[in-house]
Amino acid sequence: MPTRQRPDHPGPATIRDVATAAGVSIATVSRVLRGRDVVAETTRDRVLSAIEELRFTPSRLGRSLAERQHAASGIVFPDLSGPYFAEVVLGYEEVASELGRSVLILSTHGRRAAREMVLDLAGRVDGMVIFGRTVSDEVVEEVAAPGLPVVMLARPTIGAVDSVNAENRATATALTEHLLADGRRRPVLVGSPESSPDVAERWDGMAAALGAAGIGEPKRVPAGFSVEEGERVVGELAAAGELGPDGHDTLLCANDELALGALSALDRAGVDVPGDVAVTGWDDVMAARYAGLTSVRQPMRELGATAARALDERLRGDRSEPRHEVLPTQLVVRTSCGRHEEETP
Amino acid sequence: MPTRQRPDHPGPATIRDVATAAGVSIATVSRVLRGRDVVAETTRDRVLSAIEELRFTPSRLGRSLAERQHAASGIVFPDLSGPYFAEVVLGYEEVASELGRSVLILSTHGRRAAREMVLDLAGRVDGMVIFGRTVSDEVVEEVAAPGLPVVMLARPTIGAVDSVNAENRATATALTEHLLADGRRRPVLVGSPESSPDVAERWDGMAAALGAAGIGEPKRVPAGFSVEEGERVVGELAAAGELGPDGHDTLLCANDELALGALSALDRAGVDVPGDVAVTGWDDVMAARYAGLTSVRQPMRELGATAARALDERLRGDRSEPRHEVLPTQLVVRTSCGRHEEETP
DNA sequence: TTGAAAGCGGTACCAA
DNA sequence: TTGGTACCGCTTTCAA
Repeated sequence: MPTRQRPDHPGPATIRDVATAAGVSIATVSRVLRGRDVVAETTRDRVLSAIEELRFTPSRLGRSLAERQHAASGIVFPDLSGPYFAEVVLGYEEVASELGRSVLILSTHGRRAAREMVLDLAGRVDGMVIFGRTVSDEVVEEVAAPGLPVVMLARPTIGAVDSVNAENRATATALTEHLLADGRRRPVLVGSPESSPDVAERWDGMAAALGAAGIGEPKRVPAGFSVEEGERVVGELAAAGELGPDGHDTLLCANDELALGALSALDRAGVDVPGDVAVTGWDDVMAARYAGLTSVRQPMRELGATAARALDERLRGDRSEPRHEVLPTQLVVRTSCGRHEEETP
Repeated sequence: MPTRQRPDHPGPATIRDVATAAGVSIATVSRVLRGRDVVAETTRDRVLSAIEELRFTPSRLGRSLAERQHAASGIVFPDLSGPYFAEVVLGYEEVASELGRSVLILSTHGRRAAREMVLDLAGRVDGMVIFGRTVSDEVVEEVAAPGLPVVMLARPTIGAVDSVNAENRATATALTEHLLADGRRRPVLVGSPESSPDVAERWDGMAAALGAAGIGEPKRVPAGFSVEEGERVVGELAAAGELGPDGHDTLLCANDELALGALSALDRAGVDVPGDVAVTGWDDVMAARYAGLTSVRQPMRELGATAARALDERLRGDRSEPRHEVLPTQLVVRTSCGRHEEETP
């Protein structure tokens, strides 16, 4: 077999180089590449060895442009920090890549350029998953308008797009009832419902239980989602003497990190947990277990995986009606809200 | 102004639709799009309003193909699970997106198709970061050979590619010396050095300290990186009566999750920590703090951010010599290895 | 079974 | 200042 020529142009070998080397047309090379059409055995072999010799890999760009599809999908979230987003993204990546799609991630970091970033992403994927607290409804519709399949995550749906959520209300009610049964009567809600649809639903569920128990509108303290935020706002509450025997006896935090920060602040302020104050979080991250924090377990990986499957169905046209999935969550009671059945770490 | 015609073809508007609508050539549209060349004010306005009216967004694919660049980069890791990878990826995404590049993530999940997946990724990006324990050296070279910039993360470099690592040896030695100073003499290394270059370096550093103290080759117990693995292998050690007063007195674990699992197993087996056995981890994940686990803090975000910057330098041709960065780590002593200065969570 | 050629949606060079 | 047009690398008719 004669030695193939190297391409006489810079950069990696192209389909034309292979065609020349194998003495066939690019159409034929494309055929053996795709494997769909029939190609004569001997021709195929010649092409194959030319491919091997030139170390040819078809250009994704060329292919995608011709096929009019990226074979990729994206996921947009506000921030990857904390176990919650990381786990959801992992669950998403795992399924998406199994389904043959590359995954692009985009964290908006609360930047104002979020719209532009999401629009740019839209030009690189066949569909995308968007977390609730990243961009406005208008942007979601702008993205979905040209027919790009979109799945909302942790966000009640918008228009006809799919959505995947974890159950919030009912479990929040159950959590609150548990605290009420324990004699807690003066709760504070720590977190900002307007910052996240999930949190808003949790607050609703909690408020429902409190209302049913004849407890009026509880105090609400706005806060971000970090340990530092928890330390800060609860530190301030403690300093103001609003916690303990003379004040509030329960801290219902919007997520675990906030609750963990609350725990630190309380410890520093000398407030006994759960004696003086009960603390609850949400998400059941790994640290919650070791901190003895009562929380609510979300199926984080499964949330991402479910979104990936929903998107896939749309992408392959298996389904045209919007679907709204709600995954179950589970109350996990630990020592931070009283001495109940303890769970060994 | 006359009403523009909608494109007479399916799908989003193209540059040709805009050209037709504005009554100019596609070259002119491209000019106003790029903003580089000079275009007459009036012409520009006409083009701009045509763009607006048709809701035209230039195709990334078309542009990338013509420009011969993706404006995207990728990061490959074995698994996103656990805070370590998540944080590194976040740090990477933050910087990469700031530098104007989209980011694709690829988790190999230890799948055997890792090579193909990485090669596919290579066709979608301008450069990529690869974690040490994902693909073989051959694959790395195969990817880098066509001139694709590659940065290795948590892996001594291969050939002329850049690398970014966290300091392992020295801190591992310091950690071990701390334990020795505390009277610990019968250590076990929990984890598999062959599974990760990081772990191999840690073991080296530990072995160095042990050797200097006249302690021979320590026992080694292979294990993965999960809490479950830690529970399993340490549970077996305990069941075999190899831990405590009659056996080993120190568990040097390859990462925090392993150590956390070890803690559970010891608790279950009734072995006192740190009384009978000291336990150390690595990474200093959030849970370590609450579990009172002695660990070593790695600058996870910074690891990813540094890799992103190194890749960027290569991508813009700012630098041609390989660079090898080693980021500092820090020993964090907590109660799991003795009652020293405690850190309040 | 194979080849020629027309796209896919842009960029950029060369003329006008 | 603008237009014509040759690519970029691949897929896919349509003919031969």
